[in-house]
Formats: sequence, C-alpha cells, structure tokens
Amino acid sequence: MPRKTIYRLSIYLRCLVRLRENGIGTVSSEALAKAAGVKSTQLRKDLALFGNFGTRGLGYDVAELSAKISGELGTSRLQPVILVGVGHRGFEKEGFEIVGAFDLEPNRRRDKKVALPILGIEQLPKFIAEHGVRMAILSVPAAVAQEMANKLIAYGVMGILNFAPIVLEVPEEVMVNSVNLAIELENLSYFIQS
Amino acid sequence: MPRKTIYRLSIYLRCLVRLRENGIGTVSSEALAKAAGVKSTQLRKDLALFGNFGTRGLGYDVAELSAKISGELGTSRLQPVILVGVGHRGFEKEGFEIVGAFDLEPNRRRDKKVALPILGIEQLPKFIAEHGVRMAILSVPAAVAQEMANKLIAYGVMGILNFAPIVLEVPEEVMVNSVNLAIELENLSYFIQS
DNA sequence: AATTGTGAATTGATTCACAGCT
DNA sequence: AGCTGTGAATCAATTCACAATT
Repeated sequence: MPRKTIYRLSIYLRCLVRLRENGIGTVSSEALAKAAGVKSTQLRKDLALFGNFGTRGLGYDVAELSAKISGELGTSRLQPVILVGVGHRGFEKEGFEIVGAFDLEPNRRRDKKVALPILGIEQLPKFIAEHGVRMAILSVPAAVAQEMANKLIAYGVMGILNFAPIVLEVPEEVMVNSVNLAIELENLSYFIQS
Repeated sequence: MPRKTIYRLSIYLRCLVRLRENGIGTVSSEALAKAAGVKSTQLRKDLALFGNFGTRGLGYDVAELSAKISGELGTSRLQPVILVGVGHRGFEKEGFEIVGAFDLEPNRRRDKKVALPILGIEQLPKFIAEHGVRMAILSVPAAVAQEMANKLIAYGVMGILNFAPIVLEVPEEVMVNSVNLAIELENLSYFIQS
C-alpha cells in the first residue's frame, strides 16, 4: 500500500470521526473527499485498495468505514511513544526569526507540572524494554541525531519521527519520517514571495 | 517550479552549508545527492530547472551553488515569523501516548526566561503590521484553527505553517503547509507493524 | 436518481543512457 | 577520464469517463 495512500487514510479517518461526532451516519465519496481536501475519485481509488465498503446510490456508512480504515491502519490501541531531546529550537540559524508568540490565554500557567519528568539518556534502554516502546520522536541537535538514532534502534525502536535537519542512516527495517520545520517555512516563503 | 523541487533545493542548500563548514570547495552531483538522500540524476534535473552551474568533469563549486540556490529560494535575509497558539498537545486523543521524555541534560533549566513574552490575540493586528510579518506558525486546537487563520489572513499573513489537524480553507493567494504529527506517527506505526 | 468501483487516459516525477564539455 | 546536462523511457499518481448497482 503506497505511503501517500496511508497518509490520506489517516486524514479520512479524522474526517469520519468528526462526522460521527456530528451525528452523521452516511457520507458520499464526494462529501468526504471535500472535507479531506482531495478529489472524490482519489478517495474511491484509495479505498478500493483494500476493499469495497460503499453502497452505490447511497455512499458509505460512517461507522463502518471508520472501523475498516482503523483496522487497516492498525490504530486500534494506544501506542506508547517516547520523546528524545526536549525543547531545542534554533530557527535563527536557518533564516527565520520567531518574533512574536500569541495565545488565546497568554497568562495561563504553562503546565510544566503535569508534564513528564525528563529522564537522562542512560535510562533509555531500560525504559524502552519495560514499556514496549517501538516509536520515538527525535528532536535533538543535528550533531548528535545520528548517534542517538543508532542508540534508539539498538534498544529496539523501529520507527523514528525525526525533527533533526539531517538525513538519518538506518537499517532497512527501521522506518524514519522526517519533519523539518525550517524547510517547511522556507517552502512557504518561496511560494508567497511571487 | 514544482513544490517537490523546492523542498529538495532546501535540503541541498543545507548539505552545501555543511560541506562549506568542512572546508570543501567542490562537490559532484553524485556526492551531494548522496548527502541529500536522492539520486544524482534527480539533483541535476532539479538544478537544470533554473540554470547550469556545474563544470563537466569537475562538479559544482560549493559556494557558488549555495548562492544560486539561496537566491532562487529567496532566503537571503532573516524572515520574521510569529507563533500562534503555544504549547497545546493532545496526542492521547489521537491514539498515541507520550510515555517518556529524555534529554542529554535532563536537569538543565528549560529556558522559559529567554523565551518570548506570550501576547494576547488582540495584539495581533498591530504586531503584524509593525513587524512586517508575512508568515505564521499556527498551533491552536482544531476547533479554533479556521477562525484564527481567517484573522491572520485578514491582518496580512500570506503563509501559514499549520499544525492543527484540519484542512484550512484559505483564499488562493495564501499558502498553507500542514504538518500533522499524529498522522506522521500513525504512518510510522503502519509501516513498522508489518 | 444517485453514487460507487474501475479500466483507460492523462499527467507528473523519476531514472536511464549517453552525447558533450573540461 | 570524469562529470554535467538532457532527451527518451519508465514508473507512479491522479483524473476521466462510464458501466454497474442500489
């Protein structure tokens, strides 16, 4: 199943959840595609890759389709994830300066107390083993990212959501998704300057 | 110029910066492509879209190519960006639980003092106008994201890096890049379960 | 009448293969 | 000899068009 389809299934699922919250029981591919920001044929092609769940002339049952997509994605149970590297930023180096921060409730206590305790790296192997952790969010400086990824993998992590601005080298069976905020900003700035 | 190419140009640029820091003056498409995680033909095709900067038999001048890409991306000067919506999370709702947080220096003071003051939303229009802000990072709960995006656009923001898990409706001239961390995690979890 | 599911057509992106420089 | 630049070929993704179904 293509990666892009998997992404879109996640989006469809979130739209379906919202529909259900609004008490809607049936939806056409046209309407769901609109909500997800894609064309209806694409939605139907995506779904066709793992089954036929619609009723011609009527559409899809929201609850049933949610269940099918959820089953396909394997998102039934809560997954444990760890966060490695807390709170480093550094946009200035990359050409962007965060000049202001805004919030609906600017004076609300930022809930540092309910947040998790931050543990030292030496506690990683025990923690990963005990909690059955298979995925990590890696948000350390570029210079140590590869080394830290190697450790995570050695300790059993199979999936890494990488925020460090480098290309990680990993064994084939390990999956990396990279998110580079500086590049996202750079991309935006390119398309708005014209 | 295709969006995907722009993304890759950003990546090439970062690789070139690292090469320069290491005192390397010339690089072949083969070597640069390796560092960027793409094929060398793709790199050459990407560059061909806006010029011929290489020397056959030799490769590319690192400084010159950096300058060309930087010029093309328009990343010469520091861009002001604002952050709207501070510190909301909520992965549990989406099927993932952050069970642990790790850092190289777990007891370091998280620098809340050097961070920006957080302003109220009512100060947005004045701030945007005064600082010439054209881009915003939007990280508010889904329920208020569309409304807040509308405000930002009305005040002059042209590019939004959206972290809210919804599809924003915006006028054609406004650019939105969405990053959905829950979907990235879901995607990872799909590909590691097999 | 409405809407799905899908083969065919189209569009887009990537890779190959090699001519052309240095 | 080595490496770029690029037309041609391939591969992948999207969209069209419509027959099939309720």
